Amino acid sequence: MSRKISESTVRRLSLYLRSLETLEGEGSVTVSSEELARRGATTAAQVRKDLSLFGSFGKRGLGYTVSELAGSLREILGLDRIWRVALVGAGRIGSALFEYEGFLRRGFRIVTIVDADPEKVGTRWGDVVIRPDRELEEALRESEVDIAVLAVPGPAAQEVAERIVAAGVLGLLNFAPVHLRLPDEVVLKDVNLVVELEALSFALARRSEAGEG
Amino acid sequence: MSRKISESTVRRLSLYLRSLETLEGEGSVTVSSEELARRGATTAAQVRKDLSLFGSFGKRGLGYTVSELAGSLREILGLDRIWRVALVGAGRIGSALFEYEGFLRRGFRIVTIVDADPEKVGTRWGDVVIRPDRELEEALRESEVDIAVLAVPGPAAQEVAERIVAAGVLGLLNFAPVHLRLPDEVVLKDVNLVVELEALSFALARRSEAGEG
DNA sequence: TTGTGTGAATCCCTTCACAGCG
DNA sequence: CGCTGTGAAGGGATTCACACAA
Repeated sequence: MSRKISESTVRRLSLYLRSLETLEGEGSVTVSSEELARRGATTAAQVRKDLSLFGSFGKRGLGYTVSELAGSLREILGLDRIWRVALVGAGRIGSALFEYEGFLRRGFRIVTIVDADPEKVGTRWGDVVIRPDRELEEALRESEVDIAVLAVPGPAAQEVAERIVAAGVLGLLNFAPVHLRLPDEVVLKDVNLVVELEALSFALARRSEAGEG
Repeated sequence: MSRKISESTVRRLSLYLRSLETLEGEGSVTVSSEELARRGATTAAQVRKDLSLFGSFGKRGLGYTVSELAGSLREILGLDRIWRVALVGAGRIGSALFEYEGFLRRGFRIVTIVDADPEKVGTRWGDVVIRPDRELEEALRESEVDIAVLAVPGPAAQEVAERIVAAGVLGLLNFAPVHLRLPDEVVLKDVNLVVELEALSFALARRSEAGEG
């Protein structure tokens, strides 16, 4: 049952869902793999292959029913539930996430915020009170956190991550620009802006080189 | 000369550079592919293969000289120059980037900020004055911008991106959770937090399923 | 002896092509 | 007839394994 699903497939599923949400807004009832491919920057065959890993969702000759496929994708992606999220580090990135309305709408609810800065501790974001770093483990357990968003300075990241894992949280979204070494059972995703910028720099540098030559 | 370099290779090069910077801080003089692999969550063979695409940087039996390899990687990644960056959208994400010191240190200098909010226009971030949306094209050209960071709301993103490209900027880092359709000559990188979170959700949902089964 | 650089082998992902259902 | 679902083919990327240089 539990086939191995590649990272890239999952990313595409997420993009398909985004397209389907747009299509719902536009009032479309059905959609073809062709159309989904166009909107997701991939190919029709890829769309069908990705979906076929999880079942048969379409009607031959017709395409996919937008609302049904969206529902199936939400279920596949585990979005048919509320994920309880902790913000570890209440800096700019944390606040950007906190204010992002799409966050809650997609089932991610911020239930705990922790920060090391005494100035911030005790202040409220919405109805969540910021707690001090030393209460991290307690806060994670009390709030039954599923996912921790790690937005602390690079040098502190490894240590804080280990404490989070030790407190029983198995999902981490890491914004610190360092490679975390954690047990295999932990699900870790990195958002590394420096890597993206450097990839951009590489591509642009090559481009101008080629342009000159 | 201009071989095709895969996206994943470039991402790894960026991570190697990060490891090398750490090693420099720790005072290491040489490093093996083995050690770089450990720090970058990959294999020694992969490290050597990646580097071999660009030349021979190591000494057999010894490894790589940390400072030399770091220098070579910076050159390969196009980091041996200053990239002039525009912030389009001065919201939370923009301010997070602006305050991130690693940004400038790695050669990305924010030279222009544009926002549609009249309240923000005219205020200063550092020594950059925020300019109104209608002056976008002018600002990009005057400041000779290489890279635009697009941090505007999803619905506005496509239109603003097209204006940026029309103004001659060929590098875009997009934070809006939409798929932008732009000419092929544009280098576009997406940072999509929703995709990362959903990938996390997927992995966690599967994990608990498997755990129960 | 150690650890790089690299062809060869392997593995995995994407694309092709078409049978088959609506 | 149109479009999905899928085995087979193809193409890339990763890993293996070892010749060779220091």
